[in-house]
Amino acid sequence: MSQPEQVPARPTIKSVARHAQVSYQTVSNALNAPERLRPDTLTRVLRSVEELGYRPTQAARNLRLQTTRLIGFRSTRSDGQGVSSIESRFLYALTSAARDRGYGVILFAADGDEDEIAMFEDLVSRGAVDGFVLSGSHRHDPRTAWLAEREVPFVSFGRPWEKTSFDYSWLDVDGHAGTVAATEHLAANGHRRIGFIGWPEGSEVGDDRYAGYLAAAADLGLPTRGLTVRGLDGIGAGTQLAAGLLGKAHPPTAFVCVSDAMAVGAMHAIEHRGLAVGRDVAVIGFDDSPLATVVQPAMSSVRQPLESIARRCVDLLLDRIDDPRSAVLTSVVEPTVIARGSSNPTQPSPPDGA
Amino acid sequence: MSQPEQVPARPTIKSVARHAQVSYQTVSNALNAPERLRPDTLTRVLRSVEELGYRPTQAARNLRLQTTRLIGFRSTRSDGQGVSSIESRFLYALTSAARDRGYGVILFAADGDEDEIAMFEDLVSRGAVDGFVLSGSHRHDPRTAWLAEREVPFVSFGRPWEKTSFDYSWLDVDGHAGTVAATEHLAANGHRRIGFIGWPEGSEVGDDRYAGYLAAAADLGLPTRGLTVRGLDGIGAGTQLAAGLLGKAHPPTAFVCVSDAMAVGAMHAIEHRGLAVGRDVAVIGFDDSPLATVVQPAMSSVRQPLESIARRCVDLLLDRIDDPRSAVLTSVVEPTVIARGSSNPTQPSPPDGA
DNA sequence: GTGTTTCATATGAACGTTCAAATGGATAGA
DNA sequence: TCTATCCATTTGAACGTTCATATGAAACAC
Repeated sequence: MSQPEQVPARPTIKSVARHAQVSYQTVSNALNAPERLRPDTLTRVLRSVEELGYRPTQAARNLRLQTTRLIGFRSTRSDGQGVSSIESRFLYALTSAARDRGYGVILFAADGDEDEIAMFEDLVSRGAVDGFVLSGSHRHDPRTAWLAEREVPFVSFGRPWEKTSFDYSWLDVDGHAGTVAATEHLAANGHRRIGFIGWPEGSEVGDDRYAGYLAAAADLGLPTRGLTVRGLDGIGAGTQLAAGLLGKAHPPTAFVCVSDAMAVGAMHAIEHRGLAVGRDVAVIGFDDSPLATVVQPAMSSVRQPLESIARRCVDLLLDRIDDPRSAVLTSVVEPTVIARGSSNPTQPSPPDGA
Repeated sequence: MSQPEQVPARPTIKSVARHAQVSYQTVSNALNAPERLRPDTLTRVLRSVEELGYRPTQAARNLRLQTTRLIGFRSTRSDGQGVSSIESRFLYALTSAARDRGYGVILFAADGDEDEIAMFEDLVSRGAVDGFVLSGSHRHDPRTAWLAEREVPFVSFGRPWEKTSFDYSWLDVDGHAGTVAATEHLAANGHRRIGFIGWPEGSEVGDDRYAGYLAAAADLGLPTRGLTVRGLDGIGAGTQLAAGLLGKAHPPTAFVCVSDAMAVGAMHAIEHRGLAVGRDVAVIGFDDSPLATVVQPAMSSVRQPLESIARRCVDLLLDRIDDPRSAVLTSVVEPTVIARGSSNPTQPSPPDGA
């Protein structure tokens, strides 16, 4: 009654061979070593490939080549924690970059380090991935040791925060340079009293960004005494911390903030005092999350070049996959200031006044 | 000089067989059809499996079984658009759900529909995935037709917004029911004049949510005239729209908002008038994005049950993969109100007053 | 015209599985 | 004791590739 085959079966290398009147190994050569074929047979085979829409079956290549062309990456439960959204952007960039090199990204869900290692174990033992891109490095991170010990290729987006007995490739954003650039940006717009709203001491990333602010201020001869406050991340916290500074005798005229959420909070505090964000008091956030463009005026922020980081992560990882003895490379890339209304003295003018 | 092999090669079914003194096919049987083995050989084989840490190589299974146990999902460039972050949560849930059924999620980057279809083409022709989970359905969506035509298994998270000549399985969140619940929640807390802050007419999702508000208000006998405003998404827009309503002669005492960004904006407007969010004017957002918990007071929101949606997406997709003739199922799931400070008359009390 | 080289193409084998079918030893029935 | 039945295990084959090697025809030198 019903047709047995509506959709034609996917062509194999043999059906192409039959179509082109050659042996199937010749088709393989046409694709993998075209210089071996006589030009006329090459075009004939290639036309058959085209005509039948043939693409080598992934599973068969994988088996033969002992590779998967797949990169593992952890999907985090970002449940309510922060408005990072950095992950989403990085993931897109990573996937694009991998694809450009002929690789795919396979995602796995993991809750903590142990959970993630269990996933490593699973994927590696099944030979389901060629390597991993790690993110969210932190102190006492057991993941790198586990992978290094088993000689599983990996690259970390996020520097090691402590000495390890082994080396591995990593990339990171220079948070220090980011707050330096942010502070310089505000100073270039004429601000002398620049405040800092940060996270409590103890977080690797937060301390790094704080240090950058301090260094830039010292370099520029700007005061920092009584101009820095720190607290847990959040819009509400940012409002309170900024309000505290604004209520002082000599309030800052600009804020460098450790995160976009803090910066949005600072913007509220400024508006709450009847001041205009950008004109009266400048604000700059960090991460350039979607938050930055959803507020009014749009918020300046320090943007991590996730696209190029992702690309370099893939490059480094593939180097290691191709040759496990390849050199270990590490690099710190500088984020850039994205200037928007929240740090412009006047809305329409460009942000490069002296 | 250097050791030839630091890490032992991954065990294959044959090395297990040698270790357990059986043929390698018996090892396969032990794993896939244990009832065929005599109990003592079964335990012996299983112990060898355990001891060597053997796991069947994915590529070999894939080739033999003509399957990949991989689900394709598009990674979107959420660049600066909105604070959705829904995607991130869904992705985690999808990955978990897939894994529980023995599947992995492979990500691909695509910018628009055509780009995504090109990725379908690529992945399908290489036999790299067993099926797809779609998201972000919209009017004139060419993706479903493409997949349906080629009989590629797929499920859509997001209903079809127009009639199609073919059927497919989909799941969606009932935005209508969400705003109904939000409105009822506010009414239950004693509010009679409930405003609505929405998106401009024309967006499928926005109109659906607006209709829910209207229906609930009508049902409860509440006024809506002069209480609804609409504008493009954003915190700033929310502030302006809410300020407009609050400035009226008979302002609303509560806001149902089409998104969390709008709701955060409304909270600002309320505070700006010197009123207390929650006590004086209640606010409820939609999506329960990270934004909701990053503000002060924490914001009530309508939460999409992404975890169960992801699970059901996987279930439906695997049904179709297992049997392409399996029934087409569609279902609309109801989101739930997450009550927090922004809609509580008094901070510490539970949100169930009359 | 025979022997050697060269190049294009074909043959054989392997990657690690799973499934269908064959084998062989034990048990039961005559 | 011989054949039939059963069950545990083994044998054979296949999934679709790619790589190493063998073949054979044409081209060249002698």
